[in-house]
Formats: sequence, C-alpha cells, structure tokens
Amino acid sequence: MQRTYGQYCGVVRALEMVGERWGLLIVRDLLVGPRRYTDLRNGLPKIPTNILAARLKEMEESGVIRRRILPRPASSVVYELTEYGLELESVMLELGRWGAQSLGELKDGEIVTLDSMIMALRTTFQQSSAVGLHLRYQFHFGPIEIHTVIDDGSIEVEAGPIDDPHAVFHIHGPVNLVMDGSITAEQALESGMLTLDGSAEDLDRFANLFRIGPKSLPAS
Amino acid sequence: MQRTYGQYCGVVRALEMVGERWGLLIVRDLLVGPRRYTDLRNGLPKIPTNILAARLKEMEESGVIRRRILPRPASSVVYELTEYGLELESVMLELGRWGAQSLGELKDGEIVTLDSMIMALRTTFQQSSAVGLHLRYQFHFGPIEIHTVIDDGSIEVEAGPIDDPHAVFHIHGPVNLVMDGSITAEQALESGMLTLDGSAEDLDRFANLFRIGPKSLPAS
DNA sequence: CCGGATCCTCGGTGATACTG
DNA sequence: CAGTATCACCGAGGATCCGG
Repeated sequence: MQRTYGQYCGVVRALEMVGERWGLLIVRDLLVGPRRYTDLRNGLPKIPTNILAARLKEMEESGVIRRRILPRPASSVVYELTEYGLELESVMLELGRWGAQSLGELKDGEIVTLDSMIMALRTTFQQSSAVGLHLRYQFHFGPIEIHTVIDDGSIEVEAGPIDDPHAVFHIHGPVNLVMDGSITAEQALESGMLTLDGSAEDLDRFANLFRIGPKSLPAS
Repeated sequence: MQRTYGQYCGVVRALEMVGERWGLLIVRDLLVGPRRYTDLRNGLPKIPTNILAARLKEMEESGVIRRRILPRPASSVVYELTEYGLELESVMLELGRWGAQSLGELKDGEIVTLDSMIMALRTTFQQSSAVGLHLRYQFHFGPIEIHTVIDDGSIEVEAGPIDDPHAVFHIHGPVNLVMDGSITAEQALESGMLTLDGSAEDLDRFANLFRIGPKSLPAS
C-alpha cells in the first residue's frame, strides 16, 4: 500500500484500510451477506469496475474481506467479510444513522438499492421499542422486496418475501420523513407515499420501530 | 457538491460529507477542541494546504463544522464542530478502536501527533474498569504532554500538564502493545518502553483502563 | 506569523472496451 | 461471470506566493 497518511493512529489505519473512495460502501453491501463480483456491481451501479477490483484486492490484503470460491457445482467466487471486517458493523450502523439525518430530498439521479435499504432498516431499528414484540413484516419498494423478523429487541432484515407476515408495507415515497419525524405515519398514509396491508397498530409500530434522530440538524 | 455516489442512503450521505480524503482526520482533531487553520496543519503535517482549505469549506457548507472568529483582541479564526458534527464522536471512537488493532509496528516516516494521542486514549478507555476510580494521570511522549482525569467511569483527556497527578507515565516505545495484550505492563516496564513515576498499582490500572481488543486479528 | 490562494505535476478515479 | 486494459481527466500532492 502506498498513499498513506503518515501517522501512527488507529483512525488513520482504519482509513487506510477502508477509507478510500467506495471502500465503506463495499463493506456496507457485504454486511448484508456474501456477494459475488457482479452482485456488488449491481448494488453499486456507479462504481468503475477497475475500482471495484482494486478495492476488493486491497481490502482482502488488509484482512477485511475474504475471497472465497464456492464448493462445486456452483464454483463461483464470492466476497465476504472476515471476522475482523464484521466488527465494522457497529461503525456502519452509527455512520448510517448520522448521515441519514441529512438525506433530505431524493436528488436527481439518485437510486435506492436493495442492500442499502436493508442496512437502512437495520440502522434505524430501535431496540427499545421492540422489547416483547414478535413480528414478521414485509416491505415492497418498486422491485425491491425485503422482510424483517423482529424478535423481542432483536431484528433480522433480509431480502425476499416471508411467509405469513403480520403486515405488508408498500413504499412509494420518501418514507424516511416518517422515521425522522418530519411527518407522522398517518400523514404518510394519507399522502399515499405509504400503503399498508395491516392494522393501524402496525403503522404505529413501524413509526416507532424505525427511527432517525431526533438529532440536531445541519445548518444549511 | 459534485462527485457523488448516486445513492439515496444514510451511509452515502455521511461519506459525501466527511468521507473524502482527510475529512475524518480533520474531524478527529476537531473532536479534541476548536483549532485554528495552522493548528490543523501542524496536526496533519502531510495534508496539502489547498486540500485542508477545500475540506474545511465543504464541511462547513454541509453543517459539520463551523468557522468562527474569536472575539477581540484575539480576532483569530477557529474551526470547531457543530452540534451535528459532534455526533460523530462515537463513530470516531469505534473506528479508531477498530483500526488500532491493525497498528502493528511504527512504519517508516510515521509520526504520532498530540491530537491523535488524545483521541487514542479516549478511544481505548474502558469505562467498566474505571468505576469507583478517581485519578489524575499525566503522560509524556517526547514533546507531547497529556493529562487525563478519570472520575468514576468517565474520562477527560486533554493536552498539557496537571497538578498533583497520582502517577506520571513516560512513554518511549509502542505502548499500544500493552493495550492490545501483546505484552504485559510489567514487560513494557522491563523493556524500558515505559517508565513510571508512581506505584505498581498504577501500572496495573493503566493496563486495565486503556485497552485495544481483544478482537480477531487480520489475516496478514 | 496567520490564513489562506495559486500554480503545476502526478496518480487515482471514472468511463468504456475488451477478454478468459 | 469475473475481472483486465486503455485512456482522459480531475482531484491530491507539493511548493510557492500573498494580503493582513
């Protein structure tokens, strides 16, 4: 590795390992699960392929991720986080929560990907609101299908449908406005940005289970 | 801002605000306290001055930091974190702890700065080992002088000396080897990388109060 | 001395094409 | 599918300069 910061410091080492451009976004997607090269490309549509290859190589060398060849007959290549790389999860969740407060409006050309959506739900999950709850929810957002299993303070969020969900949410707009308190869940429902196959109780639960902030907002 | 990642995602927003090269290191130093332009330059010797100016401007626009002119007669310019920027502290502490596990040997040309040292002590502080303790420690590392006030689970680390410390540590080598468990505090003392003006009890306390890991290590 | 702005070079990034 | 190769370009690196 070249391009160093020239300091003997934990933060510097971390940035040298995962702080290069696109690095943490690759980690974000791998936190959802092992991914093939092409999966990563699809989840990060704007990443140049040579950059993706370079980052994967660098992060493999520094022990953050691992390149693994699946047993036959699949024989395909997957990338996954090492145990060390997995320890970045709490950092990513906090960073995502911090940044989510500045999401604002959907800017031109911006997309929402499956993996980022999964991480967003994990990020904003409020453990304290989930004690004693045992729920299976399903979400639809365009072509994206996600389900979550809430089990007394713990949560699992993954791609795909789930059997016999307690409620199904269809997202048509910036539902993060509900999570950061800009609008109420009822307003989201009225405005049509959210439709629901479930009870009013589920709507309230959703608004309490997934939250951004309340934090101080940037000046701009 | 241009150069975007093209995704509507909290992590992406965070990286767009503080993820550019040198960004988080500026935040690291500002977490220690307000700093003048020249202070930041001295704390980040390898940063090009135009990059520092550019990052400061970008982070000011996104509401992470604030440019303030001190009241007369000082009238000097200082940069400081906004309330929003301050919320990055927990992210930085975790990131530093994660990266510190890969510190390894001091590489050629690498330096240790005052601010990074202060953040390192904050990063590695083990709250649980400090309950019931009320201590004032002082550290010397070359020209760097730091003191810390431990007060029943909480810690303050700052530059400069302190009156009537319970112990004074003189660091001459990679004392992080003690914190990550590679060697014992006694071995550090014997090898001369650490000298102590205090009791053996203080040595043990030091080893317990400031810890890296134990975590899984990178493959390399 | 402080707080930058300016200029120039170089290498990493971005975009695209190509290959085993 | 999993990358490598090529090339234009712009941001990082490094030095100098400048106004207060």
